[in-house]
Amino acid sequence: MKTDKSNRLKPRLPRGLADRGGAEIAASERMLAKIREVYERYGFEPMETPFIEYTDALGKFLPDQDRPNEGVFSFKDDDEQWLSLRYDLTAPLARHVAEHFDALPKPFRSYRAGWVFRNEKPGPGRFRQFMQFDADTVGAASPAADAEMCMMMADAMEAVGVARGDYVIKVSSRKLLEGLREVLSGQSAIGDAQWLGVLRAIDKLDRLGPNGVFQLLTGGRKDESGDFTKGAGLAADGADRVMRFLGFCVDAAQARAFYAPDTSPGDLERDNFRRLERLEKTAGFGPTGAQALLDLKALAQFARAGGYDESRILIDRSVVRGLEYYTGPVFEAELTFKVPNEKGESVVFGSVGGGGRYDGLVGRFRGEDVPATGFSIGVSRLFSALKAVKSPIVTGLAEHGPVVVLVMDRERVEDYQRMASELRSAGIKAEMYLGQAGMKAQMKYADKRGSPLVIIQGENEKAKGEVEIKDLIEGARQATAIASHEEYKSARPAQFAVPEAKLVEAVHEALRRQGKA
RNA sequence: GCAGCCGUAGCUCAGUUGGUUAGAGCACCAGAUUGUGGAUCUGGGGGUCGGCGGUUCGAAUCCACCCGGCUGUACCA
Repeated sequence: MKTDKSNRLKPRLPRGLADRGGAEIAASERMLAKIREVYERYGFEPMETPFIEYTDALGKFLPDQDRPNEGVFSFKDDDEQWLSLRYDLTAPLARHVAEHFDALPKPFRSYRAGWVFRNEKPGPGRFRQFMQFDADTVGAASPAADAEMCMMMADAMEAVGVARGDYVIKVSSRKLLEGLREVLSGQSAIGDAQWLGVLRAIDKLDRLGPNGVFQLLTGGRKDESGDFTKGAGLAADGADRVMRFLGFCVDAAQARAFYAPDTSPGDLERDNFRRLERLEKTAGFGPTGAQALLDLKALAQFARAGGYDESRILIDRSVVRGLEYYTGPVFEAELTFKVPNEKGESVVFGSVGGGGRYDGLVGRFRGEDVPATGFSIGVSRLFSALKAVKSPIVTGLAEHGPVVVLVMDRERVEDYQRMASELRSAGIKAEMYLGQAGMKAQMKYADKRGSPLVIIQGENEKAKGEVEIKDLIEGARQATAIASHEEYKSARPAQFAVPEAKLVEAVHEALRRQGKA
């Protein structure tokens, strides 16, 4: 069918979405399998939910009429109810647990990998459909459950080939920040909206640096394109208090920056318990903060008892994480090795996953809070990290292609089909060439498919009751030494004949020589 | 969402002050080689110059709007 060019359909993908090829799928499956092994070993069981949920079950508000798809992809069911594509795996899990609460063993320990969707501006490494790999424990209030999450995340990192020392699980607590708010409110009340602004400012520490954060805590900040961001509106002494909580003090020199990292001995201490002591002394918390310190201390003790030292699980008060539903400890898996960015600068790879305690999420469906903790790995981000460190899990060669049976004589396709079937019955990946092209093109096809071998049986071989087997890998190697085409043609490198009856045996043997069977 | 930069073949890019039929390299297809993936040579296919309007005798080139990409920023449950 020929269509007029002017109305021909354009093949194109909406922005922020991507197709995946065989090599990437295989590598990603290997990675997921390693993570799955770790989760299973900890006693978690698989559980999945669908891509679509009622919008209200996902935890936010109904889409508004003007912009129904802001952030989340939404549409109306035929009964006028709003449905949405899930944007994480935690809210659907909470829905599932609440729905089957009485039937589930508690604590309920489950894991799942799945696609999630966010209708946001995509960028390099940021898609509108991406995969997360979650594990959650619902019904356990003990910090032991949180500690276990951190340990499991650390194990998962090592299982996929991130060396110890190349990652760290950073831990803080939403309650620490709440304690800070209590102290600040002692001077002047801080409303929810203003507090949200403070949290957002803190969250930008890694990107904007201490002085950028200070600006956002107070009046506001102008970025390099001249755009102005309104600040949280704290008074200078309040903002100073926040900065000191984050581990910064006024730069004595005041040369270029107002704030510099606090380099007092306690702050450089790589010991979770001393870090907590110092935090208690310098920050000055209200009752909620005091509780957070107890939680974190317990978590640190569990980690130490499990043999996970500060090179793997480290208390770090600058971790903020998702601002909405976390209620206690929060964690972040950070890769600490450096990679070149687009500008050629060397930067740490950064976060590949995170999580925390969300005691209120299941409770939205019930009368009471249900304690829960979990974490999520950003699969594609971890995947690109593994490529950066050349983990064997993702750099391993792609699966080889099928043995291709060439169609030399169109009258005899049944014979070729039978050969392919024989090879398959023997467990060998094989196919008969299904296109229309001649032999040369068939060879090119086999080459492109990554075939280890092709099977050739034209008139000559048939007459002798033989088949030719050509080793494409060895052939390519030999070809580099051949300059003229005449020689190349007559040499027929890496090719040999076997009796027709010995086809399967000979193919097995040839694959073995290649180390592929 | 806001701001800046950018859109020419599948890819990387040329294209003069606005002036014939818009080019190159790589990739792709075919032939040289009635039956051999490489190399070489020859030939071929592929473009509504992101889209739609406007200015002009004439637009890839100038203008307006739209779409897409990149960067920064905002948002990120």
